[in-house]
Amino acid sequence: MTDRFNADRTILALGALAHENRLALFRLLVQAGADGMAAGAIADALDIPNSSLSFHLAHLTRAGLIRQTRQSRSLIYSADYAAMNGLVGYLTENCCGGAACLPDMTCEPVHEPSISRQRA
Amino acid sequence: MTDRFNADRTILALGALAHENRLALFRLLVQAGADGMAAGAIADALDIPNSSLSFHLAHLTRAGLIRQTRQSRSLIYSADYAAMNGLVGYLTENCCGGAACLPDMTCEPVHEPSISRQRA
DNA sequence: ATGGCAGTTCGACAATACTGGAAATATCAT
DNA sequence: ATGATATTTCCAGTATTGTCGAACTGCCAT
Repeated sequence: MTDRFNADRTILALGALAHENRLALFRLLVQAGADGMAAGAIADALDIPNSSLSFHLAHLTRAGLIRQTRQSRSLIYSADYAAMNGLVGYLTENCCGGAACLPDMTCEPVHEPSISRQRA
Repeated sequence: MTDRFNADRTILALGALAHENRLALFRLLVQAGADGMAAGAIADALDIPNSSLSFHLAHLTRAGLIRQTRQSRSLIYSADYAAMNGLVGYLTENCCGGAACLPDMTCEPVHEPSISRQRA
């Protein structure tokens, strides 16, 4: 789910972000960094009913933009920076004029994770 | 319509691109460059019924991603590179880790327009 | 003015997405 | 085992989006 973006994957990711709640949610997770946030904390922060939030979390997960890990009773969600890189990469490569719009600099977490879970 | 992107504008643009036909359409216009393409030519290229295409063109126009100009009987559509820059800019600034994901290089048309219509 | 070409708007229908309460599932503490 | 907590899944209703033929509008040539 971290490889090169094709058109279908891109459409999935764009659709996932193209919603008020989900864009806010994704931005929140990006800010939260590699530690991520528990579903409950997200629901509090965004003031969205539990079941609706779950729906949006599933949508973003399906698109590969966020990842889920369990930590005791809580489910922790965190942004997948590699996926975001892939999306931005696709857009700049295929939807800009062909001129180099961006070099291969990558999206990075804001701060180091406390529990190291960086992909190899 | 060419200024800085806020969340609402971003959602509009993401939603506009998050569809098979519209993403293909936008990519086509990006390839076509500043000269753009007539609606009929687009319909031929993508093999979409006229009225459906019109719907998608309107959608992309509403989102400010493409522009329309009349040339006698034909309506010419062309990609708005500045808008694409704005979108990618918003994503990298708000949805990446905060680390500089891309410097201020911009999306540019592939080749010079034959009829010069470059914004100041 | 008439006719024809380019494209849009209308309208009706099908499909998909979103919302939120209620019931179910998983985990932990006692 | 029992109960509390965290979150998901189910369900039903509502809203939005997409599709395409048919009718319409704008522009040009004669």
